[in-house]
Amino acid sequence: MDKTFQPAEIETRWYQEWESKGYFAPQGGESTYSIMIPPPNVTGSLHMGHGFQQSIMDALIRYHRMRGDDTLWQVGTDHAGIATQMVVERQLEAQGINRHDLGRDRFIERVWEWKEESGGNITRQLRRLGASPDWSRERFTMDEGLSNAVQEVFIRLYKEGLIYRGKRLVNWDPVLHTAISDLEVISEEENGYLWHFRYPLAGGEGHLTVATTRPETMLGDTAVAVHPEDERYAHLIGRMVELPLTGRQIPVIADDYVDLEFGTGCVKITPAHDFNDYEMGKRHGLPMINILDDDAAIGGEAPQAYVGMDRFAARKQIVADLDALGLLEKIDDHKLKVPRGDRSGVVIEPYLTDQWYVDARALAGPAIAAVENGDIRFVPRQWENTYFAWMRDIQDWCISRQLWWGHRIPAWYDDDGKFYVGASEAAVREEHGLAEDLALRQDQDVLDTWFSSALWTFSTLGWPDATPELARFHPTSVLVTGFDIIFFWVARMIMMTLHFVKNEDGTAQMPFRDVYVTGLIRDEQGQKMSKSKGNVLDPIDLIDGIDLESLVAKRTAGMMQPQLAAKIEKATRKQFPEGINAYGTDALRFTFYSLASTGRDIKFDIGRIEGYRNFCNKIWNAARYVMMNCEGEDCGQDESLPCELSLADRWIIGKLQEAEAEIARGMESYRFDLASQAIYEFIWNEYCDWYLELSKPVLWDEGASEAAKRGTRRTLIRVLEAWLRLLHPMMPFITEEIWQNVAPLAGKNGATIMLQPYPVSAPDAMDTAANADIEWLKGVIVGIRNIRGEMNIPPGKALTTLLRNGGEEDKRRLHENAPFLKKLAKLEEIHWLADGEEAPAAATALVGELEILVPMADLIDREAELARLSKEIARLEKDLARLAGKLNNESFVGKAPADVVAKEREKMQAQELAMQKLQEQVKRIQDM
RNA sequence: AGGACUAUAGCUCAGUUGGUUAGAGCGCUACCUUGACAUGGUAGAGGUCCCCAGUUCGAAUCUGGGUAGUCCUACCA
Repeated sequence: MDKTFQPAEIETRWYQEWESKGYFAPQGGESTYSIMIPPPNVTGSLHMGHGFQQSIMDALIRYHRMRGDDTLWQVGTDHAGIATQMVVERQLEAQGINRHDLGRDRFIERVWEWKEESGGNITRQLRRLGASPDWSRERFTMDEGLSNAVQEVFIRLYKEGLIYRGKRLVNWDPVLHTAISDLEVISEEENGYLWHFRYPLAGGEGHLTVATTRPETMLGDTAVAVHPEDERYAHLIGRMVELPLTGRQIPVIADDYVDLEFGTGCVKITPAHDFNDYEMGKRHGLPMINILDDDAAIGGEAPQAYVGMDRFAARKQIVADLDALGLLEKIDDHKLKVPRGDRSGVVIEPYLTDQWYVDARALAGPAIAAVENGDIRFVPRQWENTYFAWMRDIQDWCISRQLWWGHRIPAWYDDDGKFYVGASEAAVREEHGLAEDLALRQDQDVLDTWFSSALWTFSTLGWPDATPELARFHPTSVLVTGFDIIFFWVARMIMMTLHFVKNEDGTAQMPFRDVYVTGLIRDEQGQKMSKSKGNVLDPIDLIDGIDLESLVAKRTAGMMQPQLAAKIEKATRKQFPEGINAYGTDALRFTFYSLASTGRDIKFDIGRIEGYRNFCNKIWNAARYVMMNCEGEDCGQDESLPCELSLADRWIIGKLQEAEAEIARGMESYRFDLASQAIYEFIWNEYCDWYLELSKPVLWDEGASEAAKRGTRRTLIRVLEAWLRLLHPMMPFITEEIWQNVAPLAGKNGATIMLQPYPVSAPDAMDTAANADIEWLKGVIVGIRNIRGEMNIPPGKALTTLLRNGGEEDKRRLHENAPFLKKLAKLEEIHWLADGEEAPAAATALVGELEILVPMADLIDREAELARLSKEIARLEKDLARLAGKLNNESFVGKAPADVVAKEREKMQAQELAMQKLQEQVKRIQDM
């Protein structure tokens, strides 16, 4: 074995071995455990959030697989309609053409080509993380099977009246030329203006002043609204005003939606271009006048003078024209929330179009109930509030998109605009008895990507067919995902699954039992990682390392705003002057677990991964030590030979049980931070720091019996073998590599650690007596080390120690453990002072009643020791004062539970005794 | 506007149903290359647990009120 751990070679070797041997597939077992991967964008690449979530899923999967569950991790990718189409369109743009030049069929071919070309990227990256999904079952949302499921769901919902087509106001993206859902609109505050316009009253005298942030929409106004109780305007309700620039007259109406306080109290109403106005228009039966075209240029029924102008050019022109007419009253600065498309970034227009909708309200009822009654549980719990809030006020879901890449809507239109929904043109002809010569044209639109994602848990298992996989692995065990897609995905999955997947008795099936909601991975400043901020970390770069120049190049390439590149370059050079080291997959994964406390976002601190890389190295070297001492030696696997366990052996076996229990608790409660901390502490602070050191006096002592050596070797190797399995779900590669060497010596055989049983805590193996003895031993050793450290006595200098005042238990412990004590505290002699025997000047440490004396000779500075003692005394004094205050308080003694009081009393006594001894010691030194 | 979350060591974070000397990693200081490991060992310094009030024998922990920050949802034209 190398002196330092070298992850790169090990990782690729073992991954190929595991995958080629089929270890990732379900291995059978009584109970089942299954997770559906949130399908990443097929042409995307892995970011830190993926890395984090995959690491968590993989730990759960490996844990359950080792526990003997029949475990399925279903993997697959998403076609990501808009995102993927945009990428391909940009490629075309670079060639100077657009999708319309190619035509629909040829364009879709191009997207498929791109999918084939880049689709392997994300799955390759998943493999680098050590993820162990069943690749043989990999699915894609546009696969034939999944597409069938999509069609089936659409048709059934339509027939049930839960999907309908309607002309409504939608969020229109004028660049992408498609409707998008409410969720895909991001509203941010921006600086703008509030324009005040005068609308003259019909009949000549006076005017009303309206305020607007979007002047161009006035072309489509069909009313002016005032509050019904607004005395200023009460007399005008029902009158008409002249709408400037249009030659139309529109009524003044009363509606209590109007805020008396805001602006002038008069609101221009544009039902075809504003969601609130749309609702008001419906209430009052107002006409809807569309004044835009698909590009959001002026069009529709707008006055000819403005037709063809871009919406923002038209805005300027209309303000100028109104000004020229003397109708512009004033312009105020105004902050407003501007809706932009999350993909295109352009301002979204409310726009009247025909679209398909899902009646979400109907589906939401059971989905709310499932969470209310605990069938589905969010972890952490507080996300349920978010879920409820949204679900209880859910709006119908616009599912049609005017894109080419996606599942085409299974509806056919005749020339009269009548439409028929069905599986194919032939099917609808048959079903509706349509004449052969009746021309039919399929709907041009595709479905929102999230429509197919909503079916993911069951469509991947073969639904609508009643497959064995569906019966066995659905409902799934847990969904691991980010809070950002609770509405987009989680809620819709719950609605769709409850509606379509039934148990044999007809009751609805949940998509999953738990929803584990992870925090967002942010940069070390707490900023969201984004390409435009240039603070993105690529998980693969943390695994393989990257030099500074490549990192800078990567972060500044293909920027949407090239002017940011210089700033990003500077920040990157400052933060990573040496580039990024190669830390390996195991270190990265362990970092994710250690940071995965629930309910908060994660600031990714590069220092943590460095620490866990060191942990890998520690593990590596611990294993090296064990192998050096055990390979080719008798490791006690032959039960017929005498085998003697030392105190340390018994102790570490007990500690292993404790660690196993704690890790299981962490894993079961999704507390990966606690589980990872427990195993870290066990391995480093118990096994390496103490146990390996305690094994040396036995193994290296010529005089130790063969039985004792056998016992220690057996414990060394068995405990190591066990904690490798314990650690495997978190650090798959290093554990496999070491386990292959260690397992045979521990009497284990098997092709891979992956399929070994997970260690289960055996409370019987905990040894409280051994524990107490080791704690005593540690106390004595630490006491002496403390003197050594604070007195600056070189670690290499062997010391003589005198012991005084201990009881019989101390004597027994000393007697049994002298060799350990000598080795670990580097002592050449231990002398127990007889009663009345004079002690030389010495530094002191206390373990209970036992006094440990390190004679000063020329080693210890008298003043330094006095200072050390007085520091200790000061600490005790403070503590004693606190304890005394408590115990003298009658209400404490009276009201606190007896055991608490007793504990405080004991503490008090111990501290008093210690105080007394330290004071005596001070006196002795002073008297010298 | 409504809601959620967060505030603990220089930094990143733990802290179970109230009872600890308030912990870990990184960083820092001193000493040390001793036969697994300097990606290491030993020892150490470092905290008004955001503030105020309350409940309680006892509060980092529970309650109320502030302050600061993050996020979500809905929005006034």
